[in-house]
Amino acid sequence: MRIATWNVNSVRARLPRVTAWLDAVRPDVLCLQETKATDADFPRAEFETLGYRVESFGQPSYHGVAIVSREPLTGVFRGLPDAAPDEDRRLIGGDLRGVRIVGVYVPNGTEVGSERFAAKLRWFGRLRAMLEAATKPGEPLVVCGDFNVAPEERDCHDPDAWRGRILFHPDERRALVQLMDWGLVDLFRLHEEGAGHYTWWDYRGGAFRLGQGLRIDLMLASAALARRCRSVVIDREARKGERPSDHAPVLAEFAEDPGGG
DNA sequence: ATGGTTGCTTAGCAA
Repeated sequence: MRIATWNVNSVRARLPRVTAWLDAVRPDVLCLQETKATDADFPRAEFETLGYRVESFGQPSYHGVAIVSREPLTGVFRGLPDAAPDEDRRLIGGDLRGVRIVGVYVPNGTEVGSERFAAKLRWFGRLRAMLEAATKPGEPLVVCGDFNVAPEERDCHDPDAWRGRILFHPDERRALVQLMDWGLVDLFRLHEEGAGHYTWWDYRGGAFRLGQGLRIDLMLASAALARRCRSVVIDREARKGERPSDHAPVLAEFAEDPGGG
């Protein structure tokens, strides 16, 4: 089974690129973040033409997540369990062939020390509480998406410059560690130890051309699923060319469950 | 250097 995640920064603005990528790669599942479309405005037909189903949890203008998959997900859930009715739409999940898949768009935080920054830190704790309440240890689980924090120095092109900034502040990295301490493994690091592998480059200042990126799009998995992970690839090619997202997609491959299913 | 770019929705916000 192959599962991908991509912050597309508007599914409508990115539609030709996303559908072309999907048709070329043909993953079983693609989790989308920053769809920036209501469920009614999601360009569903273009995905269905390619043989994919769409589960969307969107809102106008900002944020929004979705999962597209070749087979239907079961037990689809939308939002954190303790979310207020008017809260930003940042989480969607469901089950496929015995694997629980959760797509997340962690709040950016906007500015270190702001109320939004505090809410970002709390969001990691709320996600952990959801896993504790709803997921059994030993269950195959992947939590993937835009975490808006680079885990380690090797995930940041200039750690000294970024240490106190949003996306690489020590408080954010600590919040991520506390989430992962529930029992989540950074799948990319099972296969690659080196620095210089990024998933996001700021639109401003020619960051992509200059190699100034951060690895903030992650696939985190329980041990039960991590042991089945065969590869994780960041598709930098998808960040090139005309009108790209500021994020590259990440694709993971898993061996089938030896227990069947 | 408190800059720069992009998208949504139409001037300001969020990222």
